[in-house]
Amino acid sequence: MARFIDELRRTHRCGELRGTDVGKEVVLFGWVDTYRDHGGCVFIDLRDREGVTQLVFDPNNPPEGSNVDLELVKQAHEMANSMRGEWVVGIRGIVRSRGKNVNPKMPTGEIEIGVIEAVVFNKAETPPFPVRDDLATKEEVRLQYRYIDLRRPKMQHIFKVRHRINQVTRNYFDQAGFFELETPFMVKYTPGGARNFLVPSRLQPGSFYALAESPQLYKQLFMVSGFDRYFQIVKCFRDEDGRVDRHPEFTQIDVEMSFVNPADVFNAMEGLIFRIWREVLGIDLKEKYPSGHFPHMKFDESMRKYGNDKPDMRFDMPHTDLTELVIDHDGGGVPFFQEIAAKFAAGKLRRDLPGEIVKALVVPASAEMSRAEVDKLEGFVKSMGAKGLARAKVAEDGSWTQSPFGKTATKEFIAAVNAACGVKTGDLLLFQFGKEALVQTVMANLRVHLAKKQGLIPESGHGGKFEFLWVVDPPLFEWDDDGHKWVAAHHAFTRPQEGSLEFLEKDPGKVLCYRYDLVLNGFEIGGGSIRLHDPEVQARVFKALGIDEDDARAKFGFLLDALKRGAPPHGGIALGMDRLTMLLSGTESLRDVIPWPKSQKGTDLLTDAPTTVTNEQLTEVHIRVVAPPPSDKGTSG
RNA sequence: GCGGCGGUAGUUAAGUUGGUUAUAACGCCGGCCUGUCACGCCGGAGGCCGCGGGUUCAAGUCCCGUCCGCCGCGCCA
Repeated sequence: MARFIDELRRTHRCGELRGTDVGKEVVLFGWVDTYRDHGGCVFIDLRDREGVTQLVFDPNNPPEGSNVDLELVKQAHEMANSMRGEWVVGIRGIVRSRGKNVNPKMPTGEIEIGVIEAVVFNKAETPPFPVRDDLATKEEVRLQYRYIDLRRPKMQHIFKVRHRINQVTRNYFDQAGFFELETPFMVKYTPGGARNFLVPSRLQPGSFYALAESPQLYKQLFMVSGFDRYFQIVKCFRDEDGRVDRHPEFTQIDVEMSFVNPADVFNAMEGLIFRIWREVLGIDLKEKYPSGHFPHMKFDESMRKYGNDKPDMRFDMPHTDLTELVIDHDGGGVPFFQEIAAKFAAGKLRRDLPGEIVKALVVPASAEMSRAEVDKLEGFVKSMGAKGLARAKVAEDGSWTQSPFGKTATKEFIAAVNAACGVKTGDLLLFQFGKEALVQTVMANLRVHLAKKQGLIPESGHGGKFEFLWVVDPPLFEWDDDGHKWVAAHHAFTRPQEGSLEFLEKDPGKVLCYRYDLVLNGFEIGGGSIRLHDPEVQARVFKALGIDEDDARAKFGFLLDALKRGAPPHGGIALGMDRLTMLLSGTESLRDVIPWPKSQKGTDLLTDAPTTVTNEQLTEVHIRVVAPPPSDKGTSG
């Protein structure tokens, strides 16, 4: 029977005790945060997940009480002399007031513990970096010792928030009549969409499972099974390159509902978001959204004004699409634009098809950008594949100066552009033109970049602003330039809108669908759709995609069968749990809200995964490695 | 796959046109210290300059290659 833990039970967490607890005998366990040795007496700040409490080891001024053994107090002081950062210790002592020495910076600053006896549960090597919030240490090192990094109060707070989101979510859906149901991770490989992680089968030589990139098909099958309302907080796996808001294994709050229209899905999710913000952040979104609903924007408008389908609405700064103007003015005297106009005139490009576009963005005179700063911007856009960054400064008479276009552009064209962009004297126009996808990407990123430079939004974090937006009515199909065919923009089971069914055969690009994305501060935090449950329309969609019946059967046969055996109309959505946590907690990267994250190249810096395996292990799963294994990697087995 | 930035003590950084023994702060170790709270004071130890090649009398510094991390493009909801 150990004295501590068995006999002396923990009475409080560090960070709980207040002035009202003075006089109590307490037992605390925790980690040595800092120690201050004054020779005769030693101060130690003891830390656990709830906070920090100051311990005093002082044999010359021992705590008063019936259970005080001076010999133990002396021993404890000896032990305290040797204690170092991150040692794991326990103490018994008396809560006493700090009198005049109150520390107003600490929640427990009114009190301290006069230590009667102590135990060292475990010594600790000097940590590679201090356990403090104001940390400058590289993320690489933090991830190597993530278990230490996670001790920092900031990190403990993030994962407490994440825990709260999970609990609120479960309560909310339970009360709303949803069942929490599970789906397999090891699933059939289905082509299209994200690249899958593969799991070799031992029992079926040469065959592979895929790790589920989402529970999409299974949750639809749940609807066919009659569960009516499903949710799951579930891991998803996608073998794609990293970004600040992407991770190879991530968590979704996955939802599917039967007999619903988009508004039903919106209501369900808005209810959840409102609850999370209220119960986790203490923010009532009703003040900002009195109707209880988030605003909508059509996909088309979002692309035109902001260049992507996830606009950050904390600021405006819209793009102006000048394609029509350029065509109407035959290029307006600008050689680059004349080229584009000529392509339209010759019928090489069509206005109703994706092709080449011209866009402009206004930097207000108040931003006072120097030539050098604009050159830096040019480097920024070039890193995204842009050829350059054409610009024009608007002079008092409306003419363009400091511009490659200024000399040749016609007066009429300049006036028209100025009017379209709504410029004022001193404003700077920035142009992009060419392939639509590239122009959109560059302009969308440029808009956000400029907003950060101008201080309209912070470099990272929400800055106290939460701007939600539903982006709705996107096209069902996307033109695949490489494959020269139409492909499903989302997946092949999204329901086309009734009004666009007529275009399915004659003009697939015009078919809109019941697809929706939830956007928060420029991040897509969720997306979903109403599904296609009508086999007849389904057949037409496959046809438009160039998928014949045999093809469809081979890939999705099980789902097509299910849809013919009593499938209710259904739809759903998935929220990015990690992104939601990231935005809500104001952290800068997805890795900050994942306890054990992987690096951008998918490695685990803590465990060194993935590693090579032994030949025996490979043989067992019928795999032969062709690529030479990296020489400096360890071998498991 | 591509572009950008970075890698120097445990940590964060400095390091000049290539030139003596590679600096500083914090941390660490030892000593002193009874009211500190990022305690203070005195002393000390600590380096594969990411790795490999090359140029040179001489490389942390220049050149080539390579690995790792981050940001972005492509890819990806």
